[in-house]
Amino acid sequence: MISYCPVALEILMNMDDHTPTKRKVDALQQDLLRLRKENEALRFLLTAMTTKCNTLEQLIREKNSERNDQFPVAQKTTQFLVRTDSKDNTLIVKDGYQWRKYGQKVTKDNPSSPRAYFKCSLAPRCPVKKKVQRCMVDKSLLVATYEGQHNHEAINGSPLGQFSCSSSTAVHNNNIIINPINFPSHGTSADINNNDVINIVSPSNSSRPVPITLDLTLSGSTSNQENNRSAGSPQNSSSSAQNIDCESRIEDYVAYLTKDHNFTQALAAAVASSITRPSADRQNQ
DNA sequence: CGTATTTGACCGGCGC
DNA sequence: GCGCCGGTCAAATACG
Repeated sequence: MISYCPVALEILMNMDDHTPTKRKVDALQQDLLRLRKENEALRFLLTAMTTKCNTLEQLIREKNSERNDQFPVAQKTTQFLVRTDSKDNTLIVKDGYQWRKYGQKVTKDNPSSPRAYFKCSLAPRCPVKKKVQRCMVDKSLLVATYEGQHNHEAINGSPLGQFSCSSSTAVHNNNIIINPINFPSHGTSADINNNDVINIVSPSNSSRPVPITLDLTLSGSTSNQENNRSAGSPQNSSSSAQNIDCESRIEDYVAYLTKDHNFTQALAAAVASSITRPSADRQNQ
């Protein structure tokens, strides 16, 4: 992975064999040799993991198709992590819809923060429900689980809806919404098959937040693309103009987000999970 | 006074 | 059958 300047090496190699510099050159050459071997090993590992990923991807596709055959209209469940101010005790996630709270329950796995139950009250017969609970390990994270499909548009008329949280400070911060692929959400019952995406709201310096979806399903799975459009999440791919706008800003977002240590950590956890989970699932069967 | 929220009771699924 | 637990209901309460 590391290369040395060939000109510098040439100069060094032309020096007297008996100088201390020659010994340095030998050491460097040994280093180079060792790093090349390391590089080869890593390449081999990468090839092996890519092969494994492809195999697992195929397996997952087969499993998903079997599952869809058995449960053709399974209820869509989408889960988000919303970063808020840890001092903000409310469980309000402003996502462009209007919600009526109908219950609250202390769950066994996270007794310190109760789970709130909401129904969509924007349309009379909208079947969508939402559960919101604070993350046990990181109190600044809200775990929002959406179930069902809206039969209407969001409150602001935008088919995308808008994510923000109740705390104004969080809106001013990098308001990152992450699907809890490998996060210890504890007690949320999201459909695992719908969790292979990371949903991100753009940094607040843009004029309005536009959710982006990073598909971590190792490409090729159309079923997950469908799931990403589930109305439980405030997204809609039908707006081509917004998609074009979104695409044109992806590079900016990537540059911005990769500077965010929290984001890179979450992304690393998500990627690791997407690689390791299928094999773990197979072992459980 | 109408609407939203809170909260204890109730129900059903699941494991033992 | 029993107990546990998550989810829902509905009466009481708060709020504008």
